[in-house]
Amino acid sequence: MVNQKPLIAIVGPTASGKTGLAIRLAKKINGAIICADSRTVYRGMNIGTAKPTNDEMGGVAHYMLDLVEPNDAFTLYDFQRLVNKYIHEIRGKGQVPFLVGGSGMYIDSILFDYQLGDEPDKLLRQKLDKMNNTDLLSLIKEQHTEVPINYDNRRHLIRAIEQGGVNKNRRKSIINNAYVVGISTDKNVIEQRIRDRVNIMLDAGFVDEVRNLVEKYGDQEPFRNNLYGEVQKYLRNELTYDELIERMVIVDRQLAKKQMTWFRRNEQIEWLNIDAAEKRISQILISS
RNA sequence: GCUGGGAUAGUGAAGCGGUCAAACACGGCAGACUGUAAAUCUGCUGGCUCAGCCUUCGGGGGUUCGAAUCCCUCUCCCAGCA
Repeated sequence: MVNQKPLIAIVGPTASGKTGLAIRLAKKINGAIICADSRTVYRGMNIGTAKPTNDEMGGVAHYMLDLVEPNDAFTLYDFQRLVNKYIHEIRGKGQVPFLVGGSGMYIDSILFDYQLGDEPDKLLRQKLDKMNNTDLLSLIKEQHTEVPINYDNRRHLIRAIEQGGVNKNRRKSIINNAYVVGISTDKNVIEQRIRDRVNIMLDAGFVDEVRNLVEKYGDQEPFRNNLYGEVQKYLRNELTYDELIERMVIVDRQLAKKQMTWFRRNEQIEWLNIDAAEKRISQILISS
């Protein structure tokens, strides 16, 4: 592995154009795309996740899409394990792996090589799920395990109990032979792109997609919130069609904002506009 | 044209003489977060020279020690009658 290709991570908020950019680059320099997205792993969640269509992929290999059913558990651990495997495989073929997506924690699990422990005990999890926050906190104190910073966040409480503390193995810098480029975007531009995309999704049959998913799987977490959640409200007649459009715009804007909050933690992201990003990545790949 | 109802911060909406810069929700801003993360959770959200002060509750005028809250009047909306 003398001449191993670098890992190119392309991050950015939803609707920033990272997918399109990655496909262009991958075509140009023989790359493969790994989708770093917590929702496109689910089969059937296509329109609302802006999952690239076969047409859009243009023959570029895409990994991590359609891995599980929406009612299957899919965690950070699964993501990390598979992505690392695919990075290895892609490099083995002499191709450049592009890690592209907007799921900050998932991306960091690769870039910062999170050391995740053993799989949590399912029975314990079931038991903890039934407890309220107060009891979870008492249990943590009883066990003298470290109380998480967000002690109002029950997920963190549950995790603290499962791992007997808080995992603090955060590396200071990203792994070797990797570059992270962030697609910087003007807020107003994103707003407009989101709005346009909402209409495109709706025209493409997004409402039917959600209806079918709910019929088939019930109300699963992957489609409880965000775009999917709003359509569910519409299906329950809690929103008019016009209200649905506005809510979808709001909820997607909020997603973009939350994504940015996560990305700001990583000081090694090179923020560039889409054209500059394309040049920069091409330059990295030529010199490596 | 008459009769009722209403106009409250970015929006919706409480408040109906003092404890109101004004509940709550939404929206917005900022943040935390290593196992469902597009999750979950936290703080802020009139202005300022910020433990205090100033300007707000459609406009104007009154009553009162004191008004978003009472009275008069004007403007605009909604409903019923013409």
